[in-house]
Amino acid sequence: MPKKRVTSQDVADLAGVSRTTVSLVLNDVKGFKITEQTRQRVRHAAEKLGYIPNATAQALATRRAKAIGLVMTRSPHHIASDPFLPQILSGLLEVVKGHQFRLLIESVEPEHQDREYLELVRAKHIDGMILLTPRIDDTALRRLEEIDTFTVVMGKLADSNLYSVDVDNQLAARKATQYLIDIGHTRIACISNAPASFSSAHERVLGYKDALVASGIAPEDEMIRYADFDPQSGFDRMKSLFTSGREFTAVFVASDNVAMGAKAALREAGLRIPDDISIMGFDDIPWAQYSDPPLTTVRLPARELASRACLLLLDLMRGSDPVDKNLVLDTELVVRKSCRKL
Amino acid sequence: MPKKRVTSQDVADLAGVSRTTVSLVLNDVKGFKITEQTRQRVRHAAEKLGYIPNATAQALATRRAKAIGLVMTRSPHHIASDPFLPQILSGLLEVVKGHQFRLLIESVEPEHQDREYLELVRAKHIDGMILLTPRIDDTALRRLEEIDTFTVVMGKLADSNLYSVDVDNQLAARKATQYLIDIGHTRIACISNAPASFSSAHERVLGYKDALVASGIAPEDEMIRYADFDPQSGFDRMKSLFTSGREFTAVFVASDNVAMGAKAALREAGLRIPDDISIMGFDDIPWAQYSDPPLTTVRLPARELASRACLLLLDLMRGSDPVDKNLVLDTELVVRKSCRKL
DNA sequence: CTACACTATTAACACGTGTTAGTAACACGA
DNA sequence: TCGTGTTACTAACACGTGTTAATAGTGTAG
Repeated sequence: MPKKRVTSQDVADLAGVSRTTVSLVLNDVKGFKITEQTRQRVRHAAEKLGYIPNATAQALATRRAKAIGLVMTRSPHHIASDPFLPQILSGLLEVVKGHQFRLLIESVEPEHQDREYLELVRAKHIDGMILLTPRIDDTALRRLEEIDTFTVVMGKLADSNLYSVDVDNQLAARKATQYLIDIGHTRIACISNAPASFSSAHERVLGYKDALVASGIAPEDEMIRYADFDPQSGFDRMKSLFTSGREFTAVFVASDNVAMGAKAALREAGLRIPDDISIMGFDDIPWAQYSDPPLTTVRLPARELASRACLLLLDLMRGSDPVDKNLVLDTELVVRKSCRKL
Repeated sequence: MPKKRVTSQDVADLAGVSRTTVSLVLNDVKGFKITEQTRQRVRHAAEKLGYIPNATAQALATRRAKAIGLVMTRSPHHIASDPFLPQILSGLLEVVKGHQFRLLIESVEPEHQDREYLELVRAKHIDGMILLTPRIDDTALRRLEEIDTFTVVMGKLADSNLYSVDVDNQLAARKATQYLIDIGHTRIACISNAPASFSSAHERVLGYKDALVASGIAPEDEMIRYADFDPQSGFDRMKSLFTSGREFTAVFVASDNVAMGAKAALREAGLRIPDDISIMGFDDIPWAQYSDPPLTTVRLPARELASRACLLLLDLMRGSDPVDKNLVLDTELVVRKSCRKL
């Protein structure tokens, strides 16, 4: 019942040549003279037997797995509610498939980071890795720089010389906040996307403050909250803003996902968007435009971010030395209906 | 600079034993008597050298990759907008990690299915696979039954004897529709989640019809539309329902994601939810409860579906023969605010 | 002293491929 | 005849592990 495994030896036997020749022909190795006739024979034999090379053996022999890993340093809960994952995966898959690579997904628990990074790489199941939204304080990450492994970070890591692909979070947040100011708002609250230890959260708040300061408005820490990725935390932080006693006519929520929860809190408080309060999002997740009202937000090119990271990684592994270690993609303000002119 | 690779031979040398002994000790192979003393020596040596076995070589020797594949037969576009992917991944990762397996993501283009399935399996990069929402007419899938590979389908495949994990889509849709009837609706439209060739879409429409018939209401094909997974298609189908000239007081949308678009269309038409039209969703994606109004829907246990599929697959590979080939998980009606009592 | 069992360990092979060094076969000019 | 290339291959090793059959070493009964 279990079909006999077809090896290159079988192909060689059928074609009446050596196993070496089979390898040379099928891999189209240059620098070897092989008759067109025998080439045909080998290809025919391979076709007839339905020969599919054993990828594991190839990996062992060539010392490259032809696979890259997407490594996430998050809890299962956060993975489950990450609205970007599908886009990122889509971007990665497309590139990876085009280059005949495989994609491995790995999540490392914050506790075991030290060991897990090493195992992943040294076990040689992957040739390189793409690191997703690492924490600023990720010490284990530092060690990666000492390891001879190709790594591209999605999201920037301060003081690191790893390759990275990211948007300019600070500038994007600044532009978003500036827009609110431009249409007349001066009392603007802020809910960031994640705890301040995450670089993206930190930078977005900085951009928010930049815009305020540039217009002569003094930022107040009491009007800033740090959410925790998911809608529920947005709901909670918004209520927390209410109870702070501060007045505001607009709120910049540095994550559409978090904004979903924030909006629910506004609704619960009987406030209307944008009539009573304007809300500015960040990310432009697929549901933002179908929200009620359609959410004004900053488009984060998630898919392209992923595919560019992947291309960069492949370049790196191919031996080339890309000029810009830190690739920065553009964001775009997407004006919809959730912000009102004052 | 590139650190010398540490092999089991190095460990053996340092410990003063043979490579075989190293393997026996580190893998804790039973049936061999080895002094506790040498065990210690080997473990110490391994620790000191930071020995991490080469997974590829292990895979080749043991003939199992210790990896499973998540295989999706979808276009990149549909992957990017799939709201379940994060939950599924989360469920899979949790189980996979617990069993020291790796997770490989693969998407196969509908055109090349025949060959790709085979390559995936025969190349032996994975020991088994989980198939996501296959199409009813997927002929290549049929061949999998002939191959000696462990496969678990998420979503049911008619007339197949592959193992599967799914919910009872028909029953769930019936209960959802029944709820609408129970609160007084009789003119109920339906927008399914996907083209009819997808089993889940087909079954959900059947359930919808079941409920109508059971209450003496004649289903009309003019009140049924088939969407295409994403919000945009929901938007389009809802407008299509308007132009059909049929009147309805409620609509059952067999996908929350599609419902997002449908709601936008209702809004554009100046209809209020649930005052003018009640809307029932399906899936309970994370954003459903933060929608305005919070969406009444049917909870699909996506994460559990994934983890159960994974557990089933692991059982299968371990050689056990599970009693129920087709596991069916329960759904639950989640009543929120998008449906009004007539 | 011999035969035998038992213990702790290892030599040797297998897994399926890529790749380098080498070799027969043949032609060709001197 | 001999040396020199050239062509078209192939034998043999490497990759790093798991696993089986065998082997020294040691006590024990006959």
